[in-house]
Amino acid sequence: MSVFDVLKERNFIQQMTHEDEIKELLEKEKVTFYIGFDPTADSLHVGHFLQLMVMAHMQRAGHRPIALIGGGTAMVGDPTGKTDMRKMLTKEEIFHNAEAFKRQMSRFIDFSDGKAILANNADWLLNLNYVEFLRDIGIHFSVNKMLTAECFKTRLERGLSFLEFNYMLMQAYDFLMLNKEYGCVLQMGGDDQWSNILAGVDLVRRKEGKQAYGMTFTLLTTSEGKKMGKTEKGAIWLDADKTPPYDFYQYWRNIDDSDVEKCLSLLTFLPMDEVRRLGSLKDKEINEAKKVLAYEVTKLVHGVDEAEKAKKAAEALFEGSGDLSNVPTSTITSNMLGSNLLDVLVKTGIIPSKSEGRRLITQGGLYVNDENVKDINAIVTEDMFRQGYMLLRRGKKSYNKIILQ
RNA sequence: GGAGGGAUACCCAAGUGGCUAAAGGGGGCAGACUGUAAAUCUGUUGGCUGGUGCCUUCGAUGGUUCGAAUCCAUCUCCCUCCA
Repeated sequence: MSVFDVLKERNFIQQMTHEDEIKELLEKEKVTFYIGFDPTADSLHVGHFLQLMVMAHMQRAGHRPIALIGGGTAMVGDPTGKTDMRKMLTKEEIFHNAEAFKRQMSRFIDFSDGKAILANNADWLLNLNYVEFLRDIGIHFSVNKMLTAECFKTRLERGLSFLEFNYMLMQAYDFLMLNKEYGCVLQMGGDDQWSNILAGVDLVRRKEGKQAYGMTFTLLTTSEGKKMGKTEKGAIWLDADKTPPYDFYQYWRNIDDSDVEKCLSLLTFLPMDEVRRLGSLKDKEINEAKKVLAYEVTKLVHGVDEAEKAKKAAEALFEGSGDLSNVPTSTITSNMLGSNLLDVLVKTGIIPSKSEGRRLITQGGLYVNDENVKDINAIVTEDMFRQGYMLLRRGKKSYNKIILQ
């Protein structure tokens, strides 16, 4: 089974420039392809993870990925899918983010022995000469045509700066450079990148007279069409400091029933037979599938050890298996005994303010060692700590362990 | 460059001198129901305070007033039309 069929079966593929040629190419040759990542934050997130999965599938099949870090394009900012221009990042921020991206990517892609290439478009974009670029590249772009691109449509209503308008040219230029430098013939990306990818394919054809290809894959959205991987607290990050593995695991454990099969297919390497079996489970049974999903994705992103810990913690808290050693933990010192419980919780960052804590207690949502706290003025006492810790619960499923030191 | 319109809490949006910590909706949080799901229903949603109350907040700064999100001045940003 070729990687083309794998991607197809797992429902990655959304659009392609030349379906038959791409299929044949991927079956017969070792293809150098690229996916771009703009370093607009200091960690990759779940959306990027989907792209990394594609890269991994492709690499397993013997193709050569180029992970292109958009150190240059991030200076401009991709207007796609945004209703407003986002705040401009400084060179320093972008550089710092790019370094973080590099570190994280090497966990998913094997960059050894030239099996994959890590490039940064800052290397060629930052030193471009304006007039030369216009004459050389700009000549091939029709503004009329660009304006019809879906990615600019919404922005034409709200306002689009000339800066951002140029993003498409830069991304097209990237493809051209990678084609010349590494023989890269295929650009992949999220479906929102379709028009940018087409621009690159066109440019390679015009400048080099060579055929290039583009493919987009499914955006990771929930069944309600919202971007997946976002919570009220912000994005789900791949960085363990920004999203602890326990929280990461819980995110997937609590995914909608209707999204389970999709996620298993896109975000794990489980065989499709198994994916389909798990996805077809009904009612309570589907919780088994969610556990598998949470474990597998956490394993890929944070490693086996962290996945095991997150799983054990979940079992302890929700299934009473007793081993609480991996539950998210805060520490207090014994001089805090006798303090107001809410003060302690604010201090440890478990609740954001005392008002919110009071509200929580008033509404019956706070538990110490599974006992409902009814008194707003509850005091922290030593007998709350059994075997050195207290188990705190907010609402149904948010747990913290507090250790007395 | 000229004319006009706008900026309100996490988001959308009402409010044009005191009754406004600020309607309504969305989102969030909590409760009920459940399967750590969804849908539904109920409550809640600036901070401090046991409660009374106090403090900060309606783009920014300064002013008028007993009293300002609301009136005035200056500034910043956004939008529309004309050039």
